[in-house]
Amino acid sequence: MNNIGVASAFKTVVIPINDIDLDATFDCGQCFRFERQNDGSWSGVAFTQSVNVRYEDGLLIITGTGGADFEKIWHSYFDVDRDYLLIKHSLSSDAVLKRAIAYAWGIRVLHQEPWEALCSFIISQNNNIPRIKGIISRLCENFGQKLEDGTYAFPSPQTLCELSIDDLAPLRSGFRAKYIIDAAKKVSLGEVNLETLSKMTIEDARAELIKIKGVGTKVADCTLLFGCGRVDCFPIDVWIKRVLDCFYPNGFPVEFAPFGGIAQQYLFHYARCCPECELNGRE
DNA sequence: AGCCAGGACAAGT
DNA sequence: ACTTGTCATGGC
Repeated sequence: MNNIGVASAFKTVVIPINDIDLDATFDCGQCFRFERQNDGSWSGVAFTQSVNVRYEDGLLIITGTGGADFEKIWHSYFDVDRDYLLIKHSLSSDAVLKRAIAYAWGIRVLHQEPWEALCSFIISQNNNIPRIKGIISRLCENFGQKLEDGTYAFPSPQTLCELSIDDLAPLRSGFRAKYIIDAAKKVSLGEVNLETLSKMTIEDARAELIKIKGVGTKVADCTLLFGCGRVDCFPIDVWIKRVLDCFYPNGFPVEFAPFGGIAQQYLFHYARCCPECELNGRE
């Protein structure tokens, strides 16, 4: 019932945070490695740390096998310093976004590792979310570092660049395997530097990423938004295209550009999952 | 059974 | 600069 014993066995980080919905945040298609547990908590791996996350009484409670920078990583990962209330208030001046936010109010845009985001969204192309999760899971199990609790870290580009396309056959990733290899090679050789992307203009950063085979504007934008903290990036996939065609025939409001990526994520989740959205067919 | 999936690419206008 | 067929695989 209390978790003092557990806390002594596992490192625990407690972060006060307002208006987060873990179900929406982990299940809105921005990350692919967290799984909901029977007790409503979520377990997953990021930054080579396996953690369990739950949210109770305004506190985000993270338990796991973290290192010294445990708090720093997860503080950033959950975008704690951003004032979502302020952003949501601003976005709600638009009628469509107001509806989307009423549904997707608890989403926060996570700060994932750049390489994992890049690789994940290479895999995402012309693919569906359940299968993306499967491929990424097999990628980690086959080539990622095994952690002490039996889970696996996301494999590094240095590891993957040594592999052939045939080596990736167990992933069943189809035509995307050659893209994964090319990305691993270009990143590990420094031909593409993921660390500097967050300081470049969107156009330059996008051009840098597109040097990788299988990376177009959409995958590049998702990498920048989810892996580099560029919330001014607005990835346009099939769902957002439908949203724009249906709700914004005259263009998306330019005043939202500085945090368009956050707006995009509300709209994406709303369009895909909200039964009351006319774009949503099923699920 | 058949359509489609958080697209990119090459080849063709 | 735009449009179209193709690419593996499997979820629904």
